Amino acid sequence: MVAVDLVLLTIRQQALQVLLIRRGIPPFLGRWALPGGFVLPAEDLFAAAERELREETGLSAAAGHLEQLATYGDPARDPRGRVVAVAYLALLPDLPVPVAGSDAASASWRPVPAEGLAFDHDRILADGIERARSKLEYTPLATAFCPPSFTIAELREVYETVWRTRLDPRNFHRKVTSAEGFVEPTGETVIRDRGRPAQLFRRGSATLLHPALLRPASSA
Amino acid sequence: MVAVDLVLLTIRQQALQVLLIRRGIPPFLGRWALPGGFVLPAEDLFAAAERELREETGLSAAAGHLEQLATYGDPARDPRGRVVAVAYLALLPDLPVPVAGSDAASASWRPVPAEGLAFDHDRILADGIERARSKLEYTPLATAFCPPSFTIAELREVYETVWRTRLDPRNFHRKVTSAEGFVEPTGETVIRDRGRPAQLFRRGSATLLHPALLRPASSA
DNA sequence: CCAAAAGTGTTAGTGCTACACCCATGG
DNA sequence: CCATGGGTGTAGCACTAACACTTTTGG
Repeated sequence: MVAVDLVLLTIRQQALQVLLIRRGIPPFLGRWALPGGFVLPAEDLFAAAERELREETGLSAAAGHLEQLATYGDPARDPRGRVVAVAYLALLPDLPVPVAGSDAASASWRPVPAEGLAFDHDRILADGIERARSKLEYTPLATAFCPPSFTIAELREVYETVWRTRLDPRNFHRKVTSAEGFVEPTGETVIRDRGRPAQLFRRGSATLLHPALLRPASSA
Repeated sequence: MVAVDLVLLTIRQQALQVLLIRRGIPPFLGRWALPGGFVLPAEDLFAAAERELREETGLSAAAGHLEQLATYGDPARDPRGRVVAVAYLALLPDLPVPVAGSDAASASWRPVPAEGLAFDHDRILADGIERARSKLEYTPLATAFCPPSFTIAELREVYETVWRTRLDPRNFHRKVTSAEGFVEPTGETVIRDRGRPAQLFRRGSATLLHPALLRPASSA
């Protein structure tokens, strides 16, 4: 039996959050778990992950980012029998989307780290967070957490939230705007709070960041 | 059905080579394929990869490096039916080990790139090579291709072979010996060819390279 | 005017590339 | 002695961190 489990990450209320489902049936009755389900007989793995994503959030993969994370196959990971789980990682913007899928009555966004999850989901979640943290360094995927247009300060908040660090706003602005293909100006400006209006940007076309944005050494 | 496929890489005759098996049964009769096999009912995925590695090469994973690569689940990837393949990547030293496992009569090391493989193994091999290339940048895994003790020039040949580049011997020496925990001097020296004797080194204890050894931009 | 946020300029330091140069061996 | 490969020093360049400073808004 092959299943797909999803680590859906977003940023809500200045915190990194993961979509979890409270289990209504044994095993692990009442515990939080990652959303997931079995792969259909003639279904591709990525397609299964997209389907689960749509069922849980109503979002398509194009709105954010979806990639394979790793595969977990400890024979004892599911007490009901042998289930190999292919985990996918998604980075999503904080959309005001009602989490209202078929079986999502008890789904909700929970701040990470979240411990005590069902099955081996603590491990899968930890792997997903670590993957997200390192991908922000050398890819422009931080924009997957943002709406279609965003300010540099909002992009910086993504980094600060995911990495749990403070970054210098001035140096960050320069690095982001000078990295080829990371962001493109839309030409518009907005005032988010008080202070000088900020330019709006959209995602650029690059898939790799050069130069990379390295995390401060303190977190290593 | 869940199978484990292996991308076993080594450096032989100044070239990056992969262990392939010539298929003796349909489908893809007579074509080269990656070694692999089905996961046993109560077997962990990593254990299955280790078992296959041992069967094909007689080597234990400790001699080199073994890690999960990715999982491939296109419903059409195997014409016999649905098989999800969890691919593992191994980096191994060039040991004079007879490739003499159970079904390895037709196994041999082949230079990469190797095209026209059975199933979706072209894609898996390409992914494995790309993973190996990028891992050399930020981890000390190049030492997995080396015997227990080696010279800096031998380590440099690993990088040059895998990256298909030339590196400046002087700068390479400095970077490797100054990166914390990459290599440790054994105190011994050897003369490999003519010229001044070289110091011997063994693997250090670091798992991440700092600073990283970046590939020249030409290959990107 | 003042506070706050956006954005620019400047300086000191780090790591990299390129290459001049010295060291230790075999022939 | 010379050729060959091992290893160190150093100058110029790219990028970075730290922070002074200017710009543009709201109150």
